[in-house]
Amino acid sequence: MIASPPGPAPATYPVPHGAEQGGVVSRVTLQTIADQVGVSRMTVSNAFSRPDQLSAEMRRTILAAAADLGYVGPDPSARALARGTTGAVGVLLTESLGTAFLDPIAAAFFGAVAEELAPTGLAVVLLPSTSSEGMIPARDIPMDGALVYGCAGDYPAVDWLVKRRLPLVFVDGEPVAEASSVLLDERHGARLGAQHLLDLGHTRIGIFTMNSTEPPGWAPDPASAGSGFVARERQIGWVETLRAAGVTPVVMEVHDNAEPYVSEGARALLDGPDRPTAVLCFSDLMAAAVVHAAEELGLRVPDDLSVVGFDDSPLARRLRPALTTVHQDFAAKGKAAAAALTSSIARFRAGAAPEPEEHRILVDLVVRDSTAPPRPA
Amino acid sequence: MIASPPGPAPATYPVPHGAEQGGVVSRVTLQTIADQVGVSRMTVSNAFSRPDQLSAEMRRTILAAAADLGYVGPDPSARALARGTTGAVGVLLTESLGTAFLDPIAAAFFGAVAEELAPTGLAVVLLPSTSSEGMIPARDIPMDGALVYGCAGDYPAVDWLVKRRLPLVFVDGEPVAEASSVLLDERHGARLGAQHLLDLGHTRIGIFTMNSTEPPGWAPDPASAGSGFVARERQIGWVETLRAAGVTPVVMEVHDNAEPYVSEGARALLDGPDRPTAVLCFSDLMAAAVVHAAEELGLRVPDDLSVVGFDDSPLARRLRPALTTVHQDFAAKGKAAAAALTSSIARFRAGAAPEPEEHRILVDLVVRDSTAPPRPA
DNA sequence: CCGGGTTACTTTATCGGTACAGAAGGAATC
DNA sequence: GATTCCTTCTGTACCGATAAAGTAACCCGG
Repeated sequence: MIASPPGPAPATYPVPHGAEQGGVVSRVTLQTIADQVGVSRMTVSNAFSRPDQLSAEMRRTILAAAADLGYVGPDPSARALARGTTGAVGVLLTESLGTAFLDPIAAAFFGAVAEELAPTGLAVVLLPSTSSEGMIPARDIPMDGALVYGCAGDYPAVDWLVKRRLPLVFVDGEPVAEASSVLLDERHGARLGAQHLLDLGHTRIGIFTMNSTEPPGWAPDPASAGSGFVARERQIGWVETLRAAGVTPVVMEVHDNAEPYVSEGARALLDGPDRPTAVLCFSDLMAAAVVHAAEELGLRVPDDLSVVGFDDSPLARRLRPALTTVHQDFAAKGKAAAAALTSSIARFRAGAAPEPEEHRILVDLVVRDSTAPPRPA
Repeated sequence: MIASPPGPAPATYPVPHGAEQGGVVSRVTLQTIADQVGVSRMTVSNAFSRPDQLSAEMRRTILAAAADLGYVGPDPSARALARGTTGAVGVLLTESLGTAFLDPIAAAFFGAVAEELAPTGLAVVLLPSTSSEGMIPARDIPMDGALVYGCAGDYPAVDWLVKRRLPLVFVDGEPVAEASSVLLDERHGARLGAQHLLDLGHTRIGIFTMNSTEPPGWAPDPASAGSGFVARERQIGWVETLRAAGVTPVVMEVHDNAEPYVSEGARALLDGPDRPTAVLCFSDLMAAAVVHAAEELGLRVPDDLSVVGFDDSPLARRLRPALTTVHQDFAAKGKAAAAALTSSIARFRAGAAPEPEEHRILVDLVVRDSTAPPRPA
């Protein structure tokens, strides 16, 4: 043990202000301030949270003392417990988060939601669907409600949210009972794309879609291809429309919407014996891959091959040739989701019964330069 | 009032289970379960949070009773208060959230962080920098630490985070003292781009960058153009390198990195009397705008105009011609940020002094098809 | 049959707030 | 001059958990 140097006791370090006591920094709470000012703890609480409950002068005194002590504001966790609200809502994404944000659609939607929610004072928590070391975010993170984006209802994380009886809104996925939903008119969009190709005169049509449950490759049965709510809906729209015209499409499925996976599928789709003259794609990303593959095979788009995307992501306009695609309005989707959620939360707080709303976002076809009549054989 | 039907009392609605009491659903807590099973509340808590503290059999009994009562798990807010940790970390973005996620760089980074953090059991909260109706997320949201992305240090939200003495990590922005930081080697990247153009023989070089504080247009002084930490760093790298070769660039500034703003600037840059033969751009998005503007003016890239981007976003490879750009590794950036934050939080919990780390992410030049020697005049 | 080490629970003391029902004092009302 | 009404604080009672220390029973070797 080293003896203290002689002389006066060494000054305590200038930790924030006050609050240090014999070396141990005891935390500053409402009580600390109350003691210092000589009022009750409740009055200090009111100074921060309900200014109308005390005189302006007292409030100033308290706030000054608080600032002096380095007090920032009521502890968020404690407040959440006492008030029963947290000021945050969750967003659950099915996919791995890393890849979800590579998808401009998901990212834009997410941004739109956050933006729309900001003025209401709600922050957005991104919920990993993977649980780890005993922590299950969907079960363990404090929140006032949640958005479920593109998830199958049977997902375990969704289950936790439901069990917690949180106000929920389902976006781009099959909603569970009692919860609001925001959906695109997927089938209609798909129909528009298919009809466009039929109108141009195509009869050998390929579909390039997503199926994470089957091995990638040709789908044996066009009618039942695609996995997940969205892929299935679009598939129905496509097949329905094509069948009505007597056209049976060939269907190529890949596991994932993202780059490493789609290139191979795109090439396989175009490299077959009876190459389609037009392709309907699940997404713009996949359409881009098809265009790319076509280029590599020496095919010209749209002369040798027409390509239709889905989503109208920023990419679609930038691609050469600019992509014909089904346009969806992310901002509107985000806005609708945010609104549905806040109203759902408001009802919940008021103790009212949930009143599921169902928003359907309109889509339309944007014809650009990637589609044309088939070349006469 | 409608009289109840005769006969036995109507069955209570099958609300979760138990818990209803004269119409009022009193919430199920640890105590409810404890009473039901006949053990202390603490034992129930342990059944959920510390399984090694009780017998397997008792645990099963308790969990069964809990499930029966519709109890999901310890209340997150209460747990956060008692434990002093919340299981969430904030991410603060300067820009409006809606536009931030239109930027693939920011989105990819965000995704990488969330992904990297997921295994540690931490969820990510997106903090709007705008405060509203008395709610200031940076001050009022429960969290264990935060990432500050691309923000100037003088931002009010940053101030709150600092005042709260949360473990912080600054990414792509000027760090404050005592906090870790993750930065790109911006200057080096800029130098590589500039040197590449010089090596190709360009001497009339334009810079197309971002400045949100000055009105858009030509910057009077190349040396001091650009606003924000990143833009400034890149500017320094560019100007330094060009000056060493005796080249003085012309500099066009726009307010924002995103689409509606950049097109006009790009056109102005190429429409001047003494058009540059090559342009260094602040981002790939801006480079895409320049390529676009060139096309519209009937200029061919790279024959009539060389264009260098920055970031190597997914867009760069997809653009035609594929973009020469400075590559940064988002995944690595996200990983580094996540790691710095978790270690910072760990130190904080251990009561240790903060130990600022500084990570520098390497960048390199990817030469693709958008750059070539200038055409002989 | 006793001390030492487990195992399985229980007790006590917070964590840091907020809601709501008073209470005290002065002003306004009749 | 008593009644009522504000305004401005205070007291009490939670919110729903966890940490750490305490206690009782049990097991085991000596």
